[in-house]
Amino acid sequence: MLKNSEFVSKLRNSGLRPTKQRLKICEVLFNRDKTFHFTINDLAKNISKNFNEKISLATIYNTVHAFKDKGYLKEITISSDKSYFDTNITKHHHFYDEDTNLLIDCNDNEIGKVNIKNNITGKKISSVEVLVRVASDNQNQN
Amino acid sequence: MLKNSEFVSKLRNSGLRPTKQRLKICEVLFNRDKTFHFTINDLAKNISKNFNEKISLATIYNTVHAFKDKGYLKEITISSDKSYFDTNITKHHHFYDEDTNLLIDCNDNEIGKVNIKNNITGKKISSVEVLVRVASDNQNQN
DNA sequence: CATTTAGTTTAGAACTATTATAAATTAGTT
DNA sequence: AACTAATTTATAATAGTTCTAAACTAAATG
Repeated sequence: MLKNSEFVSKLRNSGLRPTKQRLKICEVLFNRDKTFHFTINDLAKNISKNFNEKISLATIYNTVHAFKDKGYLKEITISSDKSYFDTNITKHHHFYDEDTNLLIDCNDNEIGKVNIKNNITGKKISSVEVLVRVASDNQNQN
Repeated sequence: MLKNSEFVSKLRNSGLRPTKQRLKICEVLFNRDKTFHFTINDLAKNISKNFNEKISLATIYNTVHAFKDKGYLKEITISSDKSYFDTNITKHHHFYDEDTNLLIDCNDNEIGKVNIKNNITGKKISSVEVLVRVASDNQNQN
């Protein structure tokens, strides 16, 4: 409720009408202390459980993609069967815990700067992303 | 044809029966000078176009996954709508050309070693992968 | 070498995530 | 208040992948 007017201008500034549904999604995604990771499914469940109103799946897809296109969300690809989104839009890398299927942000003191010595000729680098997969120490002890 | 016996022992050694279909897939994937990237769809088309016999899609999925599990292939996740596989199973990173949707291997002189200073407690690193997305220089000039 | 059995292949159904569609609704404008 | 264009919605459609159960085949056994 608090930051509602912020969300309204955020949406207006990027040419998106501040509809009831989009504001609700903003509230769920951005009215928090910490950033987090989610799948479309997570978000849909979250909304339908914690609020009376239902937002259609199509709208959730549309909105998440619109937010991604406007730079309010980052998409992270870990596995081909699901898309993860991140409300942390700063440049950063990830740990992926294969035991729990949980994504964890890396801070700069965890992964040093990636040194790209040679880029493809005529191309511009649009992003550099490191994914560190981790698993329980005693994984392969069978 | 040449390396057929190698494939037979490769398969036997990992507990997979050397069937006609698996040997054909081995031939297509591994009887080459250079490693390459492919999707299941690519592979299925390749087989049906270049050979008389057809291998069922289910078998292609089964075999590719078996090969992946045995460490003969690496899976690379770039986008959530498709799985890419790599016959280069050495540790290496990738460029992804967003204009052409093509994956390109990085050699060690293109990306320096990634320095992971802090790992998650109690976990072992199972892989470290860097994906450098690149796009045409004049991408955003509209 | 015939028989058995366990693994493999297959076509097609089923499933899951995502996108498209077209009608109903809503926001913002005139 | 009426109009226009954007948005939402339920549902259908699509694409990639996995499941299923019957048919087939490789290897093991007698």
